[in-house]
Amino acid sequence: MLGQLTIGDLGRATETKVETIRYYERIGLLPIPARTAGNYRSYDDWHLGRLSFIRRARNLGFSLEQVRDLLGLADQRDRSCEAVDAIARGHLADIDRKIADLTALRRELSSIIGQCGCGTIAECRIIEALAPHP
Amino acid sequence: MLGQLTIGDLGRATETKVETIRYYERIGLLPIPARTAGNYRSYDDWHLGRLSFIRRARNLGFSLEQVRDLLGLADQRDRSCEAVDAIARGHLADIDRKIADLTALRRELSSIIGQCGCGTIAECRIIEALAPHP
DNA sequence: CTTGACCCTATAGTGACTACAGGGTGCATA
DNA sequence: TATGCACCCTGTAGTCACTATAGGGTCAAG
Repeated sequence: MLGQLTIGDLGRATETKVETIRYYERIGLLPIPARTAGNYRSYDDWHLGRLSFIRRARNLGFSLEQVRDLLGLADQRDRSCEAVDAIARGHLADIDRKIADLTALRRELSSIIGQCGCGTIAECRIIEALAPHP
Repeated sequence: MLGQLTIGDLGRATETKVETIRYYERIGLLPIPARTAGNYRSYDDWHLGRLSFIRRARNLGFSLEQVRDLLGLADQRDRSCEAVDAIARGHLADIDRKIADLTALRRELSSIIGQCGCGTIAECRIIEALAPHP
């Protein structure tokens, strides 16, 4: 399977919308492919690999900027992977912070909802919790 | 404290940037205030209450659209608060989904990071996990 | 009378896409 | 050969919830 791929093929192979692929090209994340006589983008397996990498990293929640850095590092095969490790650990710390924030939020919202006796709005505990009542 | 407030006063009182207040006005979330002779916005305690409500709801993670709905409901004092409850419970479900997603992500990323022996990029497990290797 | 803190409008930028509008290409079928 | 249809192209604007900037006006203190 070393054939040429259209943008639609690439999209199906990586579960990426065609517009997203063109967007990645526009921001310089995915290299510019060759064109057919009819001006269609023509991709090969190397492009497929690149896009797969990008999508896997995105699915793990890395930002496009982090993906850009990871791609740059992935190409320097004999460098130490410290920098890669640092990006990944930084991202893990971000995720931990988000989970902690959401968990605190969940606790608060859940306690507010628990107090709602479901009468009229005038006596609604949820509205009361949001309205200023000092 | 029934005085008139400038937009800066309002911002300080609610920890909201001045630009954000103007943005809320522009999208019709915060009612248009009176103006002074010098064309400054002039707010009163009612505006302060509205903005406090908005900020509390935002801090609990409600979207601006949800806040808009909650504000509309808050004004109908003798309606049943079922709709309020539904919005809040829907949001709680969103939060639960996000926490679950992030937790799964965290587990996966953490296991990838755990495998990194920190040698060169060529043998880096993190890059390997991202690169296509079938 | 000047300084500086505040205010005004209008517009554009962020991230990561997504959705048109208005066309061109390529291939199978009638 | 025509025609239909799925696909491709570019360019632009929209999403969410702000944030930032440019280029000005207002107001009170010193």
